Amino acid sequence: MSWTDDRVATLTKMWGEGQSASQIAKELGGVTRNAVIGKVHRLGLSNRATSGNKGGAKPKAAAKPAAARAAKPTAKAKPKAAPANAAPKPVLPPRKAIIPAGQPLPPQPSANEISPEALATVREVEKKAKKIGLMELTERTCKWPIGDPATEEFWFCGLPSEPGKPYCEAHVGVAFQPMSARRDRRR
DNA sequence: CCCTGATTCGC
DNA sequence: GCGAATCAGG
Repeated sequence: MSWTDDRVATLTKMWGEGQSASQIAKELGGVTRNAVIGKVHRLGLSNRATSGNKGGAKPKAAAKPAAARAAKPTAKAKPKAAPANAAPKPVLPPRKAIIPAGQPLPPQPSANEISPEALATVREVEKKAKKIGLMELTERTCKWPIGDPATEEFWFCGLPSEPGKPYCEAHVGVAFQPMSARRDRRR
């Protein structure tokens, strides 16, 4: 894959929106997050919006040559990274949350369709939910939606998901109920 | 361990 | 110019 104008445009846009390098890489496909970061730097848009940067930017300490690492990483001499830049994320408010495609998400189950025990467990877990936004979802975060997408009261569980599953343990439990449980619940 | 970006340097 | 390897940190 090469950096076509198109892909660069996507990269620039997403980076500007505060998307992480890995997310951008996934979106683009065919590149790793390293590639994305490398490109970002080459494009010179590494520091995300240096806010309130008045007067003059000072060069800070000149970058250490760090030639010491030439041959062997024997010594751990590290030049200490960079011109720290506190990045104030733009972060767009999750107004109309949109559930990402990919794996089909089961609809928000009505409370009265879940067994009291499971419901209790879920409620408990949801207290500990990380309340992450759409942007924070990854392959390993529970994608269980909590709340009403039409309101501000909406977020995703965000707890560590079970390997290969879209949800955390508790939510997997209510999402994939055995047939028997379903029948028993019937009234 | 999961993730983040930053830097270096052989290609 | 590119990006894997590596580093530093949350």
